[in-house]
Amino acid sequence: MTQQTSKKNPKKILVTSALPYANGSIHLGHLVEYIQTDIWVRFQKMQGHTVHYVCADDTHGTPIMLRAEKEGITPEALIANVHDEHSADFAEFLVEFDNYYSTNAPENKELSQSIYKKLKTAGKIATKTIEQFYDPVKNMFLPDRFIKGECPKCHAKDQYGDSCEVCGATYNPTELINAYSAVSGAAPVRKETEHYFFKLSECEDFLKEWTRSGTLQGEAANKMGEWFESGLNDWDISRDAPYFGFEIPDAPGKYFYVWLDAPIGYMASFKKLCADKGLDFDEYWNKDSNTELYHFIGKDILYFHALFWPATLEYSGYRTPTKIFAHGFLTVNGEKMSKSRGTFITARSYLDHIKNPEYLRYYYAAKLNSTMEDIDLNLEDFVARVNSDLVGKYINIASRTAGFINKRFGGKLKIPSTHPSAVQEIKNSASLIADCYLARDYGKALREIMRLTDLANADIAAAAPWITAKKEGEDASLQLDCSSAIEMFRLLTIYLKPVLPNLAAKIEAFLNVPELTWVSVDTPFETGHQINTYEHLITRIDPKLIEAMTEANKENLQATPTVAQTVAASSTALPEVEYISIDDFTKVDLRIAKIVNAEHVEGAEKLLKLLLDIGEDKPRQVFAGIKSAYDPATLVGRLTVMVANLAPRKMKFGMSEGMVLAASDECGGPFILSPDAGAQLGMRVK
RNA sequence: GGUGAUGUAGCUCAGCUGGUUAGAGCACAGGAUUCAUAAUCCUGGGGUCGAGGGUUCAAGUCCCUCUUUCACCA
Repeated sequence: MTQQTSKKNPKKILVTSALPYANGSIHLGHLVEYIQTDIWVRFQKMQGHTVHYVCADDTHGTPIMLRAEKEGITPEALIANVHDEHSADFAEFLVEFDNYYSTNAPENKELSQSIYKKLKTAGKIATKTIEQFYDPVKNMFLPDRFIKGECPKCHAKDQYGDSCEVCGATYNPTELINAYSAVSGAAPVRKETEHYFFKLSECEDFLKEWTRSGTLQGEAANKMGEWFESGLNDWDISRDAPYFGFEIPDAPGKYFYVWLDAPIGYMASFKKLCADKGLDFDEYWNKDSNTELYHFIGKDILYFHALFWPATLEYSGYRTPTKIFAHGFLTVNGEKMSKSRGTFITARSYLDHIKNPEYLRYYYAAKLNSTMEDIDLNLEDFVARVNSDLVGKYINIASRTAGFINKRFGGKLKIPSTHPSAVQEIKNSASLIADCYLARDYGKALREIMRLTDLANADIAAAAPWITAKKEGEDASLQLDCSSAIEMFRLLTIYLKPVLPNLAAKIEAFLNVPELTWVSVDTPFETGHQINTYEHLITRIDPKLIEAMTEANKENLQATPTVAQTVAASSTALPEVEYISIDDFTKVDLRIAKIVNAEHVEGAEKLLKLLLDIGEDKPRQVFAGIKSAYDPATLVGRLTVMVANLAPRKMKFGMSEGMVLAASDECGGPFILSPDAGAQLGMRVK
């Protein structure tokens, strides 16, 4: 059904994947998105739609500029090298872009500047003087992540400007103690500068409506609601020279922030494709466009694609995206990719060891659905699943029957006037499978395909061609049964083709058929069709290859420790002891307190509300983050220790007038303190 | 700290708007088969559906509390 509608109504579709940053290699995490998108694009193309799939390297920003400098090359040379590397990786993983471009391209400069001008004309640009950290040695403003210093909370050294890796605290770079520039080591100074802002706060009504119009997944729309609730701030779109990027028109020394020109890179890449192929750019990007525009992204960059990007397009007079498809992250063996465990695997390393990219494409497809949930690459499961599904079940259908056709019937098929029920059932699933692909529920599609594959094998077992082959005068049924098997194999190949394009191409050659598309479902083999000799189409994954791959990634790590790791290692050394005086200690008024009441706090995940009596007129209200370890009922009546002279603090749930002491570390806790018998409420602890 | 997700057999995952004894694949056990790259077919064992409350004639599925893991916080 799907294939018929599509034939009647071919759509024009533009699809993008997020632009990888030109500052590192493609790894297996990146590939989730490109494989997800590529499968969808191939599926849509098989449906007969006109689909253009574009992408590019994201090339601008301070990190690229500084890395190029460190390597002693120009940023242009750096991004050219990375572009070559990325392009090769994608090509080998069969990710078939119609154009893979760069954000550092003339089309992008022109589009970025013209969009900026349109936004300015629309009154959506403002300027504001802000104060930022400045490196007086390098003469440049420093992004937060290039400022390091001592954590204001736990005093760990060498922490980044936004958060502490040791205690997890978040803060502003201004709060760092002894801050220094990660570029020059100099102490940064505060310096004023004028920045350009996109007035996102004025786009709220438009964005709320856009969000509600079905452009986002449910979970993503929820997230948006959260952002709306906290209010939209204007978006800082400028950076000061030196900056590798595009200059802002009529603003000397000011450059577009990389996140402004990155999504415009989608348009630029397509514009280049239009020039190469004679397509009409405006047909796809004009406000009244009838074409469809889809962005595949990771959930981490939803903010940019669901807020800034549609607002940018809307107020510069372009069409907005039809849908944004966000996916989750990749874990390996259930954990974050880890360099020390050897699970931080680059695309290149996979290709070097495992070789065949279609194994990974199959496994990812089997795990993918339309939600933003993370997916797990379990390496043992990967081997078992690929070997069992693809080799043991699917390929086996051809492998076990083609021999009879070739040896006994000269490769000629014999097709009955009505197909056996197994063939019918496989054929009937075409629209269900198409719907699953369309909805990006590849896992469901593959479960159905594998169910049909089991069905085919069971059908062959029931027909038992190896028995009929030995009987006199049974040639006709032998040929019919094996031909049916080959027809089932053909149908299954159509269904798997978006995921396994290379294998499908080999099978097309083996079956001696033209390129399979979705409508091929309805054009079965005819009697007399000649197939070619069957040759092994795919081999099993040897689990040893997996082991070798993870080992190799571990070795890489040891051979070339990065700067970041070196820094992290030194920061784990014991901090210098800093003594305090007895006077410092006596400043803290610790008291024995009686917990007279304890209760849950509506809406708080970790807090309990305590009433503490230390002999004052009224018990103190204190919020304590001990919910995880204590049932409130068991606390009432206990004595414990509190800080009585801590400045009262207004919390979301009310005033907190002190704090209780509790011990904890990564092994457990919190454990609150109890005095020995005899201590009375109100006693001072010293 | 807040928010959003998440926890179903050893492993990886399905379970739509609540409805008969909770499913699949892999792994495991027994049997069949030997066409196929030891592949395939049949049968079977295995789960207090994270925990505890509640709503309901009926809950993996709805509500509350707790808990695990993860992500995001511009």
